[in-house]
Amino acid sequence: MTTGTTSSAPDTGEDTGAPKAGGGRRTRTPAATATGRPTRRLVIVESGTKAAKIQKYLGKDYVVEASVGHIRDLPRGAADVPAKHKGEAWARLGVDVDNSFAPLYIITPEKRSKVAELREALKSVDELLLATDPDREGEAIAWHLLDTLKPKIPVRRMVFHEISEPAIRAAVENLRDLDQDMVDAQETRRILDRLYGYEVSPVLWKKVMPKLSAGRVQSVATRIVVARERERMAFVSASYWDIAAQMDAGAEATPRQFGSRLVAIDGTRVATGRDFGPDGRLKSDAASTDAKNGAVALDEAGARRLAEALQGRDLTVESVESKPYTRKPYAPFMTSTLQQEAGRKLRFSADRTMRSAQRLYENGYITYLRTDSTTLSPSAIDAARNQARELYGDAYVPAQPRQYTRKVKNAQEAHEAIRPAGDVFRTPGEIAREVDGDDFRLYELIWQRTVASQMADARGTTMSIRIAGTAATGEAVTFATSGRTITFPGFLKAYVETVDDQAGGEADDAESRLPELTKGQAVTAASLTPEGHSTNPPSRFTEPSLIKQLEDLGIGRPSTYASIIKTIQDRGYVWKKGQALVPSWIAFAVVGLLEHHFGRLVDYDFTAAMEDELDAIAAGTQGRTHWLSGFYFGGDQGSEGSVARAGGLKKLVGVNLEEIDAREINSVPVFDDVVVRVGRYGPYLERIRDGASQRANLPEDLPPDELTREVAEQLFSVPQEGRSLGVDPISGHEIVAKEGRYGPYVTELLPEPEAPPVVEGAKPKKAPAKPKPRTGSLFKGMSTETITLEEALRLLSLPRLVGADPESGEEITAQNGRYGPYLKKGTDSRSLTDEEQLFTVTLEEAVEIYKQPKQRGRRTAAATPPLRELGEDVNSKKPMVIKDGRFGPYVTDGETNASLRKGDSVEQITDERASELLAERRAKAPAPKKAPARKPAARKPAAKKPAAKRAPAKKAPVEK
DNA sequence: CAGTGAGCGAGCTTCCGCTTGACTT
Repeated sequence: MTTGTTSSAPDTGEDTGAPKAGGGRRTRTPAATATGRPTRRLVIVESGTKAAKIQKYLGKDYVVEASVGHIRDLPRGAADVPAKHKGEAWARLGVDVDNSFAPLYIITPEKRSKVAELREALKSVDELLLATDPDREGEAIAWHLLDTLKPKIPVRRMVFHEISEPAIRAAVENLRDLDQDMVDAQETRRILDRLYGYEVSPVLWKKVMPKLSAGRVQSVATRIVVARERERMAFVSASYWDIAAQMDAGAEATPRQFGSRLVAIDGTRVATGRDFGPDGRLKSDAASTDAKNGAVALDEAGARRLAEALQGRDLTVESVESKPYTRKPYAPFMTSTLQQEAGRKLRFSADRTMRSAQRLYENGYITYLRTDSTTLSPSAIDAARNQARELYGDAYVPAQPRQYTRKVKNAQEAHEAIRPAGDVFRTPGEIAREVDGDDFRLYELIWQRTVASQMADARGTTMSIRIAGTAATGEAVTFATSGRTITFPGFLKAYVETVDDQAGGEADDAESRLPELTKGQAVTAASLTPEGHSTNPPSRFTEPSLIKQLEDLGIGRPSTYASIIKTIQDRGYVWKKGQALVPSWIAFAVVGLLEHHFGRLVDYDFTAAMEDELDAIAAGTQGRTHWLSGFYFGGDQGSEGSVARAGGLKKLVGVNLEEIDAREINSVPVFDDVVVRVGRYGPYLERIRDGASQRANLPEDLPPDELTREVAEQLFSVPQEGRSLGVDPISGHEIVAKEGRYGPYVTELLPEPEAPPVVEGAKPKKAPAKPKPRTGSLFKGMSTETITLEEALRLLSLPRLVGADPESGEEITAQNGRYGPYLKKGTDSRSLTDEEQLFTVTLEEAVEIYKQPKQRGRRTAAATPPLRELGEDVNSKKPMVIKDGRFGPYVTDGETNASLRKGDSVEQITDERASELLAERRAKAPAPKKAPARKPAARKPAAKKPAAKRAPAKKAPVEK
C-alpha cells in the first residue's frame, strides 16, 4: 500500500499502528502458551454459512466468525461523511483526488455491530487468521479487517478454494502474509468505479434527466442492449425462395421418405438467409462471381418455374458423406452459466435463480453460489462419477476423470464450481421431501449438470447427402440434406443444454434419421414445394444472453450479474417485454452521450484493459497512484495504461461539459426528418413540416424498432392524445382528459379554423388570434382514467364568478390553481380549504374570508404547530423545534432552518443531532452568491420553470 | 406537452463488489 494514501475511518478510534499481517512471524502450528493452555485462534471468513462449516472442521481451539462481506467502504453520500471531513471539496467523492487519491473509508453503517462483535471475539484469542476469499476482494476485506480491528496479536492470512476438512486443515498449516499489492489493486478498482460513477452520473443529470446513472458496468450493459436495437432498426429484411423436396428412396428404405432442399442451380449455390447482409442485399462475397462463394438469390417466379420443370424428372444420389459426431459434456455450473440455464430451462430471472440458490446453499444442499470457477474438488469428481456409474452403468463413465480448466476472462476462481454439496451427492429424489418449488427444480438442474460433467462423450454419425437432377428446362439442380444419428448418448442421457429460443440453434441431442443410400442410387421426388423465406434481424438480448455477453467481455462479477440487470431496469434504461430486454429512448440518449463524449469509458474492452492494469498493480509492476492519476487527470501520453487518456476524466466532466449540447443529445434521429426527443416528461416524436414543429406522443410500450414510418405517420396524424370523455352539449366541442406538464387536466378540442384562401403573390396575412381552449386541472383523487364528462364540464366551468365585492365593486372569482383552490380579487388572493368550495362558496362567505389576514405557510387554520419540540441549541441557545415544510421535516431555532437528512427521523432525532444540522447549515449560509452571469440578449431567455428559483450555479443548464 | 397566485430552509440523486439480515404491513 502506498504510504499515506489511505486514511482509516475516523471512528475506528485509537490510532495505534496496526501490526503488519504476519510481520515475518512464523506461527505455523498453535503452540502452547506460557500458561500451558493451547493457542486459541480467531478465524474470520466472509460468509456465515461457511463459518459454521469450518468451525466444525477446526474444533474448539478455533473461533470462526464471518465478516459478512465488506465491512468498510467509501461513503455513499454526504450523509455518510463524518463531520471531520464534511467541508472538504472531495467529500462528495470520498476520494481525495489531489492527495494521491486517498480514499475515505467508513464502517458501513449496517456493519457497526458486526465490527463490535469481531472486536469482542478478538479479546479471547491469541492469534487472528484472516480467511476471507482468495481473490482481490477477499484480500481487501482482510486488509480492512486488519486496519479496522488493529489487533495486538499475531495476524496471518489463510486461504482455501474448497470447503472440506482436508482442504481447511491444509490451509491452517500453510498460512501466508497479506498481499498488499493485491489490496492496492482492489482499492484502485474501487476508486476507479467511484470516480467513473460519481463524476459521469451528474453529467447525465444536467444533460438528460435527474437520477440517471453511469458506471463502468451498467453503461456498457446498456450500450450492448441499445446497439442491438439499433441493428434491428437498421435491418432490412430480404426475401428469398427455394424448393423443399420430399424425397422417396423406395419401399425398402427406412425411413422411406426424407426432406431435402434445393441448394444449387447449374453449380451455383442458391442463396440462403446467411448470404444476405443486414441491408437486405446479398453480401458482396456471396454476390461475387467467384465460383466458390458465388450465390444466386431465387425469387418466387423462379422457384415456381423450376419446381414445375422438375416434376417427374429422374433424380440420382450424387454423394453420401458420413462423419463421426462426438460431443463433450458441458462444464459444471458457475454463477453465470447457472443463471443462463435456469433462465432458459426454468424461465427464472437471474434474481430468482440467485435467491433460490442462496437458500440451497444456506441449507447445505449446494456449494457456494457466487463463483467463476468450473473446478470440482477431487471428492466431488468421485461423487459425480460414482453417481453416474450407479445410474447409467460403467459404459457411461470415462476411464479418466474430466478436468475443466476453461478460464473465463478475468476469472478469480476463489471457489469451486456450483455442485451438490458433500462427498456423496443426494439425488433430487432424496431431497424431494425437504425441498420443493424453485429450490427443488434448481437443485435438480445443478445435480444433473454436475453428474453429466463426469460422463462419457456422446457419439454418433452426421450424414450429408446430395441429390442431383436436371429440370425439363435444362438446369442442373442439386438438393441436399443432412441427418444425425446418435449411437451412444453418453452424458446426453443425463443433461442437454437448452438452446436460446431466439438464436435458432439446434439442441445437441437433436436427431434426424436418413435412410442408407449409395452413390448413384435413383430416388424420386414425392413432392416439390417452392417456399418463401425472409431474413430476420438479430434477436434482442434476454437476461441469459446479456449475462453471457457481459461474461465474455469480462464485465461484472458473479455476485453482480443479477443486480446489473436490476439496475438497468430500475434506471429506466431497459424494460422487459416477455423475456426480451428492450432499451428505452432515454437509454438511446444516454448511450449516445457517452459514446460521443466519453467514448473510451463505454468501449467494450475498457474493462479488459482495466483488468490487465490491475493485474500489473497486483504484481507490483504498476503504481496505483500513477495509474489513477492518468485516468483522472490525464497524463503524459504513451506512458500511461490504456485506460488513461489525454485530457482525463476530470477535464471531460468539467471544462468539456459545455460542449455537450443537451438538445442534440436528447434528439435521437429515427429516419428522414423524424427525431425522437427525450423530454422531461418522457419521449415524443418531432419533425419540422412547413417550418413548424410537429409533435406526437410516443406510447410507453412501443419498442424502438417498431417505430416504423407507418407507425410514426399514424402517431403524427392523431391530432390530440388523451382520453375522449364525450361532447359538451352546449359548445359541441369534444372533451378530453390528458396528462400535462402540471399533471392531469381536461380540455376541449376546438374545431380547426377554416384556412384563409391563399392568394398568389400576396403576403401571408397574419393569422387571427387562435381561440384558446378552456382547460382545468383535475382535483386530487380524480384521474384521467376515471373522470366523467360531467365532472370535466364542471372543471371547465371554472373560474366561477362569486360576485362583486360590496366595498370595492371588484369581482371575486373562485378558481383552481397551482396551489389548489383559491379566491381571487384583483391581485389579492385567499386560499380555500376544499376544492368543493369552488362551486359552493357564497359571496357572503367570500367577503368573510377576505376579512381574514392573508395566511402564511400552510392553508391550515392556525400557524402550523411544530411536529416536535426539542431542547436548546448549543450554539444559539434558542429552543429548537421540528416543523414540516415543503421539502419535508426540518429543524429550526427560529433563525436557521435545516432539513432532516436521510436517516434522521422526527421521532428519534436528538438535540445533539439537531444542533449539528443547524451548525452545518450556518456554516454553509454565508456562501457568496454569485450573481448569475447573464449575457445580455445573447440568447433567448429560457422559459422560467416553476420550480427553478435560483439561477443555476453552473453553466450549461439543461436545454430542452 | 395547459398557463394560474404567495411564500416558506434545499438537498439529493449516482458507482462496483463483497455479504445477508430485519424495521413492519
